[in-house]
Amino acid sequence: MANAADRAYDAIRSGILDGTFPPNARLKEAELVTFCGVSRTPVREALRRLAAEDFVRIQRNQGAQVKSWSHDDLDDLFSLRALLEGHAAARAAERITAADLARLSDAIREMDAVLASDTAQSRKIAEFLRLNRVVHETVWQASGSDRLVSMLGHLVEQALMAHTAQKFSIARVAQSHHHHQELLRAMQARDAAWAEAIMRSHIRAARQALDPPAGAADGH
Amino acid sequence: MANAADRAYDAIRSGILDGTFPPNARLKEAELVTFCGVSRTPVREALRRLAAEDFVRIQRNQGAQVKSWSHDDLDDLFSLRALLEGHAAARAAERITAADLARLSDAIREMDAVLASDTAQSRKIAEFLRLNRVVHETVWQASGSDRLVSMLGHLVEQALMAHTAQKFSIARVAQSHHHHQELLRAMQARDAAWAEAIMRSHIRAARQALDPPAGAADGH
DNA sequence: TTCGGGCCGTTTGTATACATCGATCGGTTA
DNA sequence: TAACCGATCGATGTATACAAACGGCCCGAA
Repeated sequence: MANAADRAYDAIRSGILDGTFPPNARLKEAELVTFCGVSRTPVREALRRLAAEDFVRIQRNQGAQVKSWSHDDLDDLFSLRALLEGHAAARAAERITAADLARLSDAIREMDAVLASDTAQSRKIAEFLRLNRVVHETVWQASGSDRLVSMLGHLVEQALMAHTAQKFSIARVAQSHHHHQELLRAMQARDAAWAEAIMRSHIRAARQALDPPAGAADGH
Repeated sequence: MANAADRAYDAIRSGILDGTFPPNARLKEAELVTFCGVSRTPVREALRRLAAEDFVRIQRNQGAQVKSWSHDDLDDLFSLRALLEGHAAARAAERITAADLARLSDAIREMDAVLASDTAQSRKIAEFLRLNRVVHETVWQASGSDRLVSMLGHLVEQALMAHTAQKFSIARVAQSHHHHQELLRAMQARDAAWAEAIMRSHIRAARQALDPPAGAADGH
């Protein structure tokens, strides 16, 4: 994290993810200069990068604005993610190495341990999310397509931004964990179709979990 | 094309596509300043943008370099393109409007006219490529996913860069034309599976056409 | 009262000067 | 002679000053 542009990028990005800059907030360069502690040049560079990654929207001579996400955008995002993650899982099932299989297996066993342990739920969830990322990235890499890795990384970043208010329940985590276990079995069996199907379910379930429960429409 | 940054972007991008800056060429900011006729600030912005779009590679304190493409990169690129274009075609078949269908039909009929006309082959090919873009973009938009549109646009840009030396033969164009015609029939029949299958073939054929013919290994 | 036009403040866009990093080349030493 | 160290140069990274553009406001006229 040596240079100013990267520092500015990280600072602004964190600000967006933690809600300091809510959706639709206008990001003025002068404010970000004091916020990040660097001059306008690296701030501008960071903003352009964030725009390329779809975190903000830049209009000519009108600066940057934090992107907001509609219900349809989320559907769109997760539908593509399901397609690509499914594809990655299928390819991975056909070509995963013993080492990567072991890494998957280890991560999932570690999840077991975390969930069975006697720690606070929030801590459990945080740890689970970290391992979740390991599982997915292992699958992506095992797919053997660098481009797929970068595209999926990109989509997941956006998904992260879209639901700043993480609504992870412990029940949701348990379902997710079962998916991972089944995914591992599919990989061990080198069954591409199975791996793809379970991965798609996994992602679509994640989409579903973002919507409020059916009976809990707000305002009543 | 009002501002300097966009002018720089267009100039450098064209330079890469037309071979002025060959693969692996180092792009020094000072040289680009004279090449584009703007100062370093917009040149740098253009380079970062090109890096985000995978046209160049930037290393810290070492500037930018035009990306080069290996055989495997091309496989990777077209394999993903086949997946996504196929997906877009399937979705489009299910939800395409009458207006878009007419647009597809018109573009294809225009291709007929161009191919049957009495003009130079190079002119025919150029015109065909323009209409080809119209056909594909219509399908993307009809898919109803903005994200898919931007991802595919991105992948096609990269494909364009990867084969600067366009090796389009008239025979290749004819095959491509037949694919388009069949795609239109699949759309008219609203047969998603058919549309997806023909689109995949279409993209994989395009990949194949980039490799030199089997018997024509260079150097002999 | 409402619409149009021009002024002014704020914000972004561009140019340029300065700081810093890395690579190369030459000299010195083991 | 080979290897290492340091100076120097050229390139990128950063800061800042200046230019241009957008938006809001006030004022005047219909």
